[in-house]
Amino acid sequence: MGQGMSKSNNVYKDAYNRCLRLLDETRSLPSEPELGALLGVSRTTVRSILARMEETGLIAWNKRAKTVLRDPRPDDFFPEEETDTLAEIIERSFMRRLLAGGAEAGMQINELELAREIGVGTTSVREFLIRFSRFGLIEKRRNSHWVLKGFTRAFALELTEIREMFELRSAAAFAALPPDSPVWGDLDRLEEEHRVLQREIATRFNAFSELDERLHRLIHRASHNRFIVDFYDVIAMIFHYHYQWNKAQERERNEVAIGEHLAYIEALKSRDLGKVDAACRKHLKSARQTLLTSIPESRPSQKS
Amino acid sequence: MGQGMSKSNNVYKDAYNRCLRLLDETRSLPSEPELGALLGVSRTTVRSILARMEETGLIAWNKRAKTVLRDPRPDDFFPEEETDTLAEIIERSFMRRLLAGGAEAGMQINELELAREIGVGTTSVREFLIRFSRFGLIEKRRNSHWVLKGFTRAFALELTEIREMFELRSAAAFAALPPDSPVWGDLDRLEEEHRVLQREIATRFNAFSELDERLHRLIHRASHNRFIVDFYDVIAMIFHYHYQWNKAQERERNEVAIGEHLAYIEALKSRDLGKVDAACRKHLKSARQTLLTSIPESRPSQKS
DNA sequence: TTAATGTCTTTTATCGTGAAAAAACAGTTT
DNA sequence: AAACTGTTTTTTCACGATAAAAGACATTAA
Repeated sequence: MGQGMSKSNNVYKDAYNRCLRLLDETRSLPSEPELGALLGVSRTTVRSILARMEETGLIAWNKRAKTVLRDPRPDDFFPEEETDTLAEIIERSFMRRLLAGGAEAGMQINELELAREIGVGTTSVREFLIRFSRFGLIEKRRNSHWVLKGFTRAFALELTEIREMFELRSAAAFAALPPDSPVWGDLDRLEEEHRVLQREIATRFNAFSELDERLHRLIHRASHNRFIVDFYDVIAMIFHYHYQWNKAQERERNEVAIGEHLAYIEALKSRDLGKVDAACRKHLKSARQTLLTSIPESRPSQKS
Repeated sequence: MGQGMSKSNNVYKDAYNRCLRLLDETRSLPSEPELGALLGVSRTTVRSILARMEETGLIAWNKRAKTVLRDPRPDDFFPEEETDTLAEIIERSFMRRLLAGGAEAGMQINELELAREIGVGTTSVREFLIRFSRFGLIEKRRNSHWVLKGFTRAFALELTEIREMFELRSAAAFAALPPDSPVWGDLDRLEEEHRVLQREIATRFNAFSELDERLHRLIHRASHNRFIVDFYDVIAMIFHYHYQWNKAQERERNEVAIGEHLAYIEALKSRDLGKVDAACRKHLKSARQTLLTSIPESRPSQKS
């Protein structure tokens, strides 16, 4: 499956599914440009969506009038797996391979083999690898193959070293922001969400990772430095897969982290640089610890 | 020109030219694998080179015997411009456009147009843009075009902020290296080269940029952190084009910088963290100043 | 028996092509 | 006139194909 087709219409399918959810709420849909803005797609795609909705009897469509005729049924939706970007598909396959063991550091990566295995063209794999290379896990040999550097202890230490540098600086910048800055409102909302989650921790503990990312991104943004902000992508990627992979004591870990976050938020709100620094360090230290314990210790490799 | 061909043989041509220079020094060439290692290419390419050298009467080639028959003439060399990588060609064209004015921040970048203008396929341009994006000068709109963020004052400030963080840390790590580390030898050699250049500054002042890069990379490597080491690519790229572009007071600037480097090296050798910190800060401050003065001040842009 | 050369296979780099999606343009409706 | 819909053009995304380059295998010389 998947071979031969030039380009999948996942943008359309995903937008279609999201548009279906919109149908529940209204009796008629807005104008085409408005829908496009809402769904984050072009009018061309919006019109394809509307055309199909008309066809399947979900709406009556005549120029501006787009009346909802019936509620969407489960089988109106496109299957989830057809809404993924090629890049997402490739990343998932690649990470699965990488984490599913047998991925020794130094191993070489074969574009053609990867492409065949995943069932996509080589160009997409190449582009993925180039994009992925900024995470520091792979490296290109000129005119030749890619080399896997491995998800090792060294990697985790290097990653967290930078993270700590960047976040301490961002947190200090955050605390120094003027009281009328909109970030304080964002922070209050995040604090409230943390409290809610803290109460419901028994049932919703896996909702933490999203909250975690939102808080740290908010703080990093205060640095007003694109390199710092962009670096959070590396951290987010690693933690995303790390969360999926290491489920041991997830509830306890997250409960502790929520507590640290609340103390961190408290410190930020106090705008006392000493407190901010302390709370930030404390949380980052335990985040590093969590990451490190989930990495299997390997034979120490020779320094070149 | 350039259209229709699938892949240029620039690897071969570049290696051929480098091999010609080898011919001056010996009466006979080493084995094929050895030559490959020397030139950094595969045996396949080595054999193509040898085949042509035999054809043009430069060598007599029979199995292991590769006797040099005559010295290479200027017209034996392939033209310089045929030895460039596609990536280099694209980067140069792109940077020329970017620096040659008319490149306002916010302007959108068109892959197809770029490809047509340079005379290459879209795939290569796409791959270049993805690779280039890590420099923080461009940004991708999902499913759509790239946006130029511009070589602005803000960019320079963000870049130098990170640079200073990373280099201060690396310099401290460098100074803490044990006395038997090979880096001290490297540092001594660099110091000597600096002294030589200082004496010949009147005639060879443009040789500084290469020395600059070597010193800073040596220091950054002491961090043993791939993210820090990799970040120097961003700095190197910016300074590379900056040097080409801003020739004002080049000699004076480089003369000052050499002095700062020597003081910096001195401090490192003293292994006194206070001195290292001071020398490093001083040099980075003037490097930042140099970069900043070369950026035309634009209207302050609105914060989103 | 090691290390070279000779030959064959696989992989990478790059292009042209075509469908999906965006964007631009032109005509309508409020 | 402003904002919409209908239509056409352009651009992005992804593929298969092919030459360059790398790499693997087989053979031969020292």
